[in-house]
Amino acid sequence: MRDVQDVFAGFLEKRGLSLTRQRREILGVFLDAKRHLTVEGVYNIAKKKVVRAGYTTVFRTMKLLREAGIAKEVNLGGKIVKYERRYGHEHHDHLVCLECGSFVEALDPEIEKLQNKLCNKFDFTPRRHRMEIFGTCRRCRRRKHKP
Amino acid sequence: MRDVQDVFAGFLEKRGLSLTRQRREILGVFLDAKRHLTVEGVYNIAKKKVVRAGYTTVFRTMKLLREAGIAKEVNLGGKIVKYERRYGHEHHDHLVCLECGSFVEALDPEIEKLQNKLCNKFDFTPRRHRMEIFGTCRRCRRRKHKP
DNA sequence: CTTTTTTTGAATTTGAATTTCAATTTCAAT
DNA sequence: ATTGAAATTGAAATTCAAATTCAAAAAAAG
Ligand SMILES: [Mn+2]
Ligand SMILES: [Mn+2]
Ligand SMILES: [Zn+2]
Ligand SMILES: [Zn+2]
Repeated sequence: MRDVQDVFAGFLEKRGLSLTRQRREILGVFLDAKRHLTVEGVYNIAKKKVVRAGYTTVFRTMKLLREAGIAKEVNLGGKIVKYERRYGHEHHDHLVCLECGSFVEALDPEIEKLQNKLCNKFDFTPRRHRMEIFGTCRRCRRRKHKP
Repeated sequence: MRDVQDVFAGFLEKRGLSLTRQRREILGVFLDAKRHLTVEGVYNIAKKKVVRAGYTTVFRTMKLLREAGIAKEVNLGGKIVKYERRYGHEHHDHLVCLECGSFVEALDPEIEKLQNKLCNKFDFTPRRHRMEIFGTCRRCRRRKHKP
């Protein structure tokens, strides 16, 4: 995606930072990956690239991507931080399988509406939210019932 | 609350563990505290008590309380784990203020219903969920507009 | 080219969570 | 009361991802 690179370049410029080769490649790795990635995960892919990047640089770049609105921290259960795309990937919630760790991304406009209504009731101004449902996915349920 | 003590005693018995003075006092500290507490927070209160308890014992007891269904881990933003009462404190979601860190506990039965509906759509069996809305509380909004 | 500033990444530090293990306590059997 | 096995405790050690440090390398400015 061309314009994500542009967004990052713009962000860096505004901050007086430069778009180095490492930063460009780390963004590339992150965008190419489909699933949610840990810093370590990004690092493992990045170190095989033409321009290798150290763990620290990946760590710092993920932070920049977060600040630029390109990446988003997610925390599906465990304590390790994962990142997912944010730019060009609308807000959504997660249904996380407790058996296999897989997850589905879902969005229910009705729920989102009611969330705002709930905030009104408490005179609360919402900025962002997080909703995760933990349970058993279809495949795991089947695996249990007819093995 | 008498019956929480009983629940804990029952749980410990089932596990072949005994209700020691430390465990009883740690539970007492936890129940007396209104707000969500970290292990460190429980420890700080506990160490002033008649029967002092070490950090490790508090840590392990909080784990037992969790397994007994008396305590529940919550994670409102930051990375440190907090515990809140679970027994006699029905499921609820949180509206967390990003300015002052305060929060409101709320429950919307409509949302809960739609969550189940959403799960049906994905053939997903829900077990538990977590929903947190981050934003600005009434007081903080006022503080900003007319200081 | 020379100087200044930024960036990088190996190494170190941090901090909460968790484990280890020797000392202590509990408790049932002599 | 005495013994001893089993459970409990808690100070200390360990773990491990997150965050920081700092000297070398690279880039930008002059
Ligand atoms: Mn996602
Ligand atoms: Mn709560
Ligand atoms: Zn599954
Ligand atoms: Zn507030």
